[in-house]
Amino acid sequence: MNRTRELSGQLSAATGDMPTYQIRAPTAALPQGVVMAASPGSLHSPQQLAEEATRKRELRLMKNREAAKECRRRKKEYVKCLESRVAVLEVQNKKLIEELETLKDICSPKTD
DNA sequence: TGTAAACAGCGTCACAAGTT
DNA sequence: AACTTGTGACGCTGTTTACA
Repeated sequence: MNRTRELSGQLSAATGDMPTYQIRAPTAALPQGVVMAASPGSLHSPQQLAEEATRKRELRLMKNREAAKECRRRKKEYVKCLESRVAVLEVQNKKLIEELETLKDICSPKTD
């Protein structure tokens, strides 16, 4: 995959082009004039919207943290599994080679 | 014993694919 | 179309190892 990732996600925090879940600053620190994504109907004040966005972001980060842990756990397990399969196949291969050598010995015509 | 290099684990971001 | 999930990539930090 070709990912042209910015040096760091954090760097773009001030550019205003981030999805809501990436808003970095807590509510109180939001720069003046920053408006959350299209307000859904005017049910909430800007303050409430900011709090909601922060809450969503934190939830998302928490879930993703757990997802990443689980993903790594599964990957490790998978690699372990592959490694033990390799070990089994190596033993099997060794045995087959030995068996082949034995059979060759038996079948080959003897000189003297 | 200090230290640089290698390694492992973690949190986060970006993105594709799947779901609602 | 918006939301969710899984995962590769990146950067950071702490630990281990080899070496002067």
